[in-house]
Amino acid sequence: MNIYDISRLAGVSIATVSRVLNGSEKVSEATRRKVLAVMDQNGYTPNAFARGLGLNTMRTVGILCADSSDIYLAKVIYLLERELRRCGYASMLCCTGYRLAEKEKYLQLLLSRGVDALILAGSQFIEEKQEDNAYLYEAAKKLPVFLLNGILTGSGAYSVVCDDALAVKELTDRLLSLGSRQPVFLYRSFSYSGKQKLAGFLRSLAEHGIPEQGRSFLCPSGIPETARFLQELQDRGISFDACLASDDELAAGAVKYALHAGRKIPQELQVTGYNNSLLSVCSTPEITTADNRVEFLCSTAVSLLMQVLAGKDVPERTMYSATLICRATTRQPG
Amino acid sequence: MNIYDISRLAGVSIATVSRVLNGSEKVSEATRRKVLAVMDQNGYTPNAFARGLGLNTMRTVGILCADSSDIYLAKVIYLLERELRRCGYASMLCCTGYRLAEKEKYLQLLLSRGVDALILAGSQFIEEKQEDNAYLYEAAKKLPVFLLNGILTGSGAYSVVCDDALAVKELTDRLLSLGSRQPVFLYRSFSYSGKQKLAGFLRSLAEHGIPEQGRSFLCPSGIPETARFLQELQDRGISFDACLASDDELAAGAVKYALHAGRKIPQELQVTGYNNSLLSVCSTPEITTADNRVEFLCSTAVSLLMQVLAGKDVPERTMYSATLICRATTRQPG
DNA sequence: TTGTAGGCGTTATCAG
DNA sequence: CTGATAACGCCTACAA
Repeated sequence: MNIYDISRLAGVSIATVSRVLNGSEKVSEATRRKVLAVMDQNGYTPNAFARGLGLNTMRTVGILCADSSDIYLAKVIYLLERELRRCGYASMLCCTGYRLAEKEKYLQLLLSRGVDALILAGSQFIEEKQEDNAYLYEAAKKLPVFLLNGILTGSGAYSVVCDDALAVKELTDRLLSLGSRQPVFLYRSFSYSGKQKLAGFLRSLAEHGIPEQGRSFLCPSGIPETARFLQELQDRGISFDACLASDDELAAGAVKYALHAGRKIPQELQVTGYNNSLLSVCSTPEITTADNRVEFLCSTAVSLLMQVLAGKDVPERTMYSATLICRATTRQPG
Repeated sequence: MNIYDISRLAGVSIATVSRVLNGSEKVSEATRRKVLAVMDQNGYTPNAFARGLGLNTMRTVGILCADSSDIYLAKVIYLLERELRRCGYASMLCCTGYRLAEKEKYLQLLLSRGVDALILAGSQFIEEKQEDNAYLYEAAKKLPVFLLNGILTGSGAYSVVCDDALAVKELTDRLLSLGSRQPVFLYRSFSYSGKQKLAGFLRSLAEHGIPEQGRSFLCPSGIPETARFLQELQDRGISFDACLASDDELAAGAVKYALHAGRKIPQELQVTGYNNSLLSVCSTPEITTADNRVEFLCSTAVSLLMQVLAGKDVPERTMYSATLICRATTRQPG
């Protein structure tokens, strides 16, 4: 069932059918009704590929993320998809994992599917070596590329980032002001935001005159793994009275460690997470964390993207602040 | 840059270019090389829409889910996308929310995008009233429709379900055998799997001669909300010594309730969850739950889908069992 | 207000 | 092995 069939059945030309399809003003009410009726009776759906071919767009944007089952990224994906759909765009999701080769490959895959733009969700997309990011800039030459939680510079590339460094600095300041003398920072990867958070931590240490040596640790993923890791740290004689974790899952692991090791939270050990995810309230005690306002992140990104697609000029870098959420894993001031 | 440009630059016909593009055997090694070289030099990418128009497929499947930020559904989405990509299919994600009208609308949206098949992730897609599911059957006439965690009958519709009823019955049996006399069942919705789980609970009660009156409760979402709900139950004089929750989040809420109410787990209150999600190990104590083997669910669904797309006959209903994971919210036998 | 005809970039069917 | 040519289904000037 195509536009020709409909035109024949309705006794009009294909141009008229097309006009009805596209809500053109230049169709008499009578013919419109007639055409719509025929379409309805035959359950006609316009062919998306043919339309795409003519218009050179299927109103689809590609979303790349390392792992959409991650509790934080899952929220990002959800919100992006919702916003995009609201704007009439469909979402093509592609999870790349953490290996560069895969990222490149799947970015190509999305490009080959003819998406109108690309959104990279998560700072995992910025590599250590500048040349490893070349493929992103290459892509940005062809279509708008938005990076969430990371910085990409160059035309066609846009970034929306939360000031993670500041948030972690504030968390650290807080812990120090609440009496911590031996804070440690736990992170899972050297991603852009991982490095930002670390930087915030170190800045705070510096300002408080605490040596940064041996105070930050790359930690295995998973709650029990993190708990074990901290236990080993303790066994090796490394002492700490506060854990600043780069995400809530690590923080949940720290809480578990404290429970097993019999260390009272927050009296003997303070813990902070990041993201204000479900995990932070699922844990007991509930975890002090930073809310990086993912709704804001996503709606901003999509709204900027829409402007770019409309040919407008938009800032290439947008930064906003997180909000601290104080719960039971940190001491109360005063 | 299109196939004509390439053909001109390489001094061959477009048919040959197309053959090279599609890896046809009937091209001499020399011409193949020449054509590939030209493509490479010019960074040529075949137009996906034109190809789609010719082949009438873009090798894309639509994934519908109520809420991809749900910790369980997020995992499902992730695994589905991974499996589909492995099979050369891209995934178009669409989150519908829980309202019927939206579900219908977004299913249409995916259909209009020319997807090759539809996967409905989550039992939220089966409505109470049979006629409200008509749109699904309508869709199943046009393309393969797979439902995960729910039953859809009729040609073109396929279901892959975990035997949730059995799993909850076994959990209940276990709690009762471990001394519970006043178990309650908590659920969040009347979805297909919600009803299955309830049925399993009631079956166990019946077998143990426990009246089912007032033992199952529709519970608000969210960990603190659930905790509050149980506290209210207690305040109203309804007593219970075990909570069987239809998912881990509700169970986490039950654990929180117990902590606030000062009831010892598992001595005074046993709790079980469902899904074996991160929440079940994030909680303290860690929650006994049922692992409904989401990897198996997704890989089975995709592999069946591939067979259907290849024109093979596959069973319309596939059922498998969950695995019980015993942790610290239930007593140890013996 | 309506219709005709050409173009979008592939794939596929025939001849050669 | 290669090339010409007709689909594929829709959009959109341009004509009427």
